[in-house]
Amino acid sequence: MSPRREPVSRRERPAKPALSRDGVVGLAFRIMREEGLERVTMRRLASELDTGPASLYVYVRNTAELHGALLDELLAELFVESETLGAPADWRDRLIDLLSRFAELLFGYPSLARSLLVLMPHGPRYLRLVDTVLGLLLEGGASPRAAAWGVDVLVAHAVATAAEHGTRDESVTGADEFDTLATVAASASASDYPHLDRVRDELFSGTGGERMRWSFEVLLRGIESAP
Amino acid sequence: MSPRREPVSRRERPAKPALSRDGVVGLAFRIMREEGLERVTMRRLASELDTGPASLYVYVRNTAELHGALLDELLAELFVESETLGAPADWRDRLIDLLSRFAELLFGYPSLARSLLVLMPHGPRYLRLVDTVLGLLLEGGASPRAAAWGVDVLVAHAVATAAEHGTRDESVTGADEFDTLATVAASASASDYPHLDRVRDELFSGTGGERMRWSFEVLLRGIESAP
DNA sequence: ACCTGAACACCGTTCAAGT
DNA sequence: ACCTGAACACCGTTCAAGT
Repeated sequence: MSPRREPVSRRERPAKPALSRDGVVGLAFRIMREEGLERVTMRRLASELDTGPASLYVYVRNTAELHGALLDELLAELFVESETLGAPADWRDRLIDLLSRFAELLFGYPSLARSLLVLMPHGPRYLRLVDTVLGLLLEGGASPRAAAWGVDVLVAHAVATAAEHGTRDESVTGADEFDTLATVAASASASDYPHLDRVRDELFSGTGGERMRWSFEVLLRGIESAP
Repeated sequence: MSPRREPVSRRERPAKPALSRDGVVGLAFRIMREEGLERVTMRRLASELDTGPASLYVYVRNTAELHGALLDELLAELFVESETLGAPADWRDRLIDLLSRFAELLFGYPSLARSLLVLMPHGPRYLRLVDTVLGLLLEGGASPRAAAWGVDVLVAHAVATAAEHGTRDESVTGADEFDTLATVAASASASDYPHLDRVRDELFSGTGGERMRWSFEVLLRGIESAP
């Protein structure tokens, strides 16, 4: 409250902030948002924090652990404004809505999604997500086993879809025409690949959102009727 | 057959082979088999071929394209000895068998699976796999749309599972106890995560094979009854 | 035309040494 | 105890220059 609590620092740099785990993760999150996960490197973080890369290893174990922290940061957005809709929807709708929002979040950060596939996250917000999905499956009458095994499949599906189709330039592969299955499938001969030929039109029909919803519904229907 | 067809070469090196795309891919495949995909680097390939890394770019566009070629090489094993079993099984069994063998193949090369998630492969053997899966789904009475959208989900599920749980040391993450969800879930408080607590035992029940089969069955059941 | 040495622009992680 | 300079051991890709 009191004005000019401190004299203006003698240097132009706005007072080098003390290093801390939160500081490192926060900076990493900002860079991920603004430039994508590939720009979040130990060296980049270090140089932005005016230190050497070795210093970061005091606060994070390694890159994988840092990515885990970034996921949990991202998942914070999943649990704000949860109850905006008036009518308390059907468990199935709530579940598909939750999973879709989770997937949507990851779609913005496909590299993070790819990292998660090998990471096995375990932050509190991730556990919250798993617990909520489990609760909805059980509410829908799934057996404990079907719920437990099902939550894995559902979450993994969301992550994998984001890793595959996530939007953001990145352009790991040169975005020439070489890379689209559409062109390959289009030129695949009907005699070599008769079934592919038969469903050709449907292979690339629908929007990403439609297919995502469809696949969650398929998964759910299967899990419900599983032993 | 004839003895000593060639004089012993003057040098000890067994006559530097001429570079070719097949030579590069073949060497890459051998290194992947023996040491894992992480060891397959442009620099490693080049040094093994007694040249500089730049030379490889005459034969492969980039690393992603090389990985695509490695997948197609690997898939060759999927189509040998297809008809070993006597009885022509149910379409559902044949489909699950095919997908399981595909997944099993990838389980040995989790890094390749991770690469595929972003690659969109399109080699002839991959198209063969897709076409065969499509055929079986259609045989089972799936609509063209359900088959087309379903094949995507099925194949992606196999790839993602391999990327996640694939075996091979690799140890991207230090294999300390820190990394298992089991320990985290075990210590997750029942009051914070009640549903997780309720199904705790089932979360880690079953073998990888059982859960894989279960998930394919779940997916299939869902796809069958999809519009 | 085909090939490549050398450079460009980076990585993650460790460890001995400083304060 | 906490921190870090410098090193270790690498990457993929490009391009000017050679044959």
